[in-house]
Amino acid sequence: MQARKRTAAEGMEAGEEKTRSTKYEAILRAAAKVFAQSGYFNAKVSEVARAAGVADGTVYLYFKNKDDLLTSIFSWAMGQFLQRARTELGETEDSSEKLRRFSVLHFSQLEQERDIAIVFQIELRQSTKFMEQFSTTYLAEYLQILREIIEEGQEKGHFRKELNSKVVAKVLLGPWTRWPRTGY
Amino acid sequence: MQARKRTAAEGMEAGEEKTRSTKYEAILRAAAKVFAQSGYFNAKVSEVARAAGVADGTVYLYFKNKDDLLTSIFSWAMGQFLQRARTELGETEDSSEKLRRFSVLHFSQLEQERDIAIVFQIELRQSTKFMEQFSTTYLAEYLQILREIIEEGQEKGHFRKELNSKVVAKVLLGPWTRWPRTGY
Amino acid sequence: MQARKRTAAEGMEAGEEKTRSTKYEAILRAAAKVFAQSGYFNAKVSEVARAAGVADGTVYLYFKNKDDLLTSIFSWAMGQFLQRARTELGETEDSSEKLRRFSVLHFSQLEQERDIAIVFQIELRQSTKFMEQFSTTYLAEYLQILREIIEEGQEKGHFRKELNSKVVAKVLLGPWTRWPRTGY
Amino acid sequence: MQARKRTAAEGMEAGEEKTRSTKYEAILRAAAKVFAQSGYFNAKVSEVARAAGVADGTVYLYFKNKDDLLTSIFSWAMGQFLQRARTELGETEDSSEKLRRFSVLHFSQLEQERDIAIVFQIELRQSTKFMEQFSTTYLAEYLQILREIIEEGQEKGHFRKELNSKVVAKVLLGPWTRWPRTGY
DNA sequence: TATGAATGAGGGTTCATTCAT
DNA sequence: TATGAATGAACCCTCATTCAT
Repeated sequence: MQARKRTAAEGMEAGEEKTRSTKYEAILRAAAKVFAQSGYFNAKVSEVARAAGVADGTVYLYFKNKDDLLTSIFSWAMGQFLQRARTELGETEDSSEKLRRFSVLHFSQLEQERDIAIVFQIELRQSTKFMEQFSTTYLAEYLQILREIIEEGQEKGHFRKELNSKVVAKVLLGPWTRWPRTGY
Repeated sequence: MQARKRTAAEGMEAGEEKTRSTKYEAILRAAAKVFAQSGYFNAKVSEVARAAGVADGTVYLYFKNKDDLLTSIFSWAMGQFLQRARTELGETEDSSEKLRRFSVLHFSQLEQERDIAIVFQIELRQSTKFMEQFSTTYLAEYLQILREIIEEGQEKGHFRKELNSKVVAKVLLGPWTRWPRTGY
Repeated sequence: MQARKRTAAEGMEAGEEKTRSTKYEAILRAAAKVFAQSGYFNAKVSEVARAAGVADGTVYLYFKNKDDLLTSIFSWAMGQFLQRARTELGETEDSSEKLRRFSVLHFSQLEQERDIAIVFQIELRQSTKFMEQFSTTYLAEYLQILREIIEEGQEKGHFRKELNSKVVAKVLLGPWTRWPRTGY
Repeated sequence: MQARKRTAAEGMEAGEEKTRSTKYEAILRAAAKVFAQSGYFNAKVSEVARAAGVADGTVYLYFKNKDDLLTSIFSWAMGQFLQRARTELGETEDSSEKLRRFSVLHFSQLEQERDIAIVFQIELRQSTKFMEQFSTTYLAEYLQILREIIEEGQEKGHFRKELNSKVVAKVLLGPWTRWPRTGY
């Protein structure tokens, strides 16, 4: 789904995969901004392009289509979150601290990326298609990390046995947890 | 904006006033169904018409435009709910019973009208415009009824003083409570 | 073209062909009024019906379609004019008086029937189709009457020989004389 | 509202600036042709596009809507006429010559641009809206030029004092002079 | 890579016309 | 004759996507 043609990736050097392609990111952020403002369906690709400071056609060099733009926002945001989470969690052995850091990171991300948070909350539920695709990949990993923290903490006796990772997830993910099918 | 004429109700037999759909209602339900399935923006008016078993143009005899179709779903559902609520609440003097009935009615409505419930949850937050219009009319009345029940019960000593009607509303309305401005 | 279904003409008695069918005339006048106001293309048949105080469907009992409505306005107006002209001209032998009466009748008709006059001037030239049909029938007769008056007057020595019926026609019919093809 | 970009004029060769149509002009001429043939209301935008050899959507890159297409025909034609008139009038000092040139230009324009002339005559009076907009801008300037020529000629003693610029205007503009408000 | 003019499929909406009553 | 609800063909316009430069 990612679909960002890398035809020009020849210049890409090792170790800079994440930081490169500022235009990719610029378009993504512009899309988030515009989608947050007008809603996905009302938003025009040309608006996104203008907000990103590129030509309309350029959007299609980095994204397959409008849909991909939306999908990529989620993937990108979740990817960033998960990467940071893994990094931060590796810095401590204490389960409580891990849970705390995970939570803080979760909310600070949402705060820092207002547009993305809005798009998450509003647009994600639009389409079951999106949700299903999303929940089987990034969301699954999100939950997995959480589960690991909690189970580890329970084994070490830091958390009560009754603590349920699903409940914790609900507290964190909040309202947009109620997508169809996954149902927890 | 509402239904205009009822002359076509000629075939209406005694005892089926409730189940027999007027054309207005038929189109409304069809719209809810189609919107629930495809989402408002992906849905085509012609699909709604087909689902309602009428010609495309007929939709516009009963609704101003596609937007009005969505708005009317909410108004109609809330109107029905509020009417039934007032009726049922009038049948008892007991505050606890009132609260119970109100809650049961709330959830049974959502259950019986799956499509509308889905559209409510998914599409309503789309547009701030919708939400604002909606929250100042029907939602306001919904909250008002709830507040009256609770205050009455508190005066009679049936409910604890700390019981907060806003919290009760949140329990009932759940996730889609986060409309702009009202904010609680 | 006339096309006014006479299915209900059984009740029509001899001698009242012209005065009967007040509804036909009512619709015709309403059409002239609405067309004059909004222009033929912007006018809606339902507007005409409302202005005439009848139901939409009723219009189609008297006229084949919207086009026929426009055509009939001209036919009817010209028919009335020509009939009156013949009547009035028969009342005198004097050519000058005939010409005077013809002219007075011409302008007083236009004055009395403002709406029709406007429709004449504005809508008639719309369509070559209209014009051709019109100019070969009613207009031809109009010109014929005028020519007869003038030639008769010239024979009697009341008008100068150089007097040209075409010029006279132009003075009377004015600007809307320049339709394609007839060219005089 | 006018043409936006000219980057597509790449194929433009020297010496054909006048005859080579920009896309804006091509669409305008196509519109005039189609409108002249079918009348504004019967004409379809897709016909105009086809006649201009562009896609339907392209029309909307150069014109706001179908209405704008009609308006622009007038503005463009009058703009061209006025520009040429000013140029030609600047080449002579003789008032009679000026008046002659103005008249010749007037009629030769109408002759060369048959379609536009027809649209002028037929469609312009359709809408009071059009006429008012038109008569307060381009037409006003047209009359102004004429007035200046005549007054100048009268001062120099080349024209009789009784010569009335309004009468001259009527002779040139002919039947379509009867717009609302200006009234002469 | 980048551009943005051009494309054209698609859909909301209107309204002349029909037809069952 | 009269009604007016219902029909559905037709058309304007938008905008995601392409492609020549």
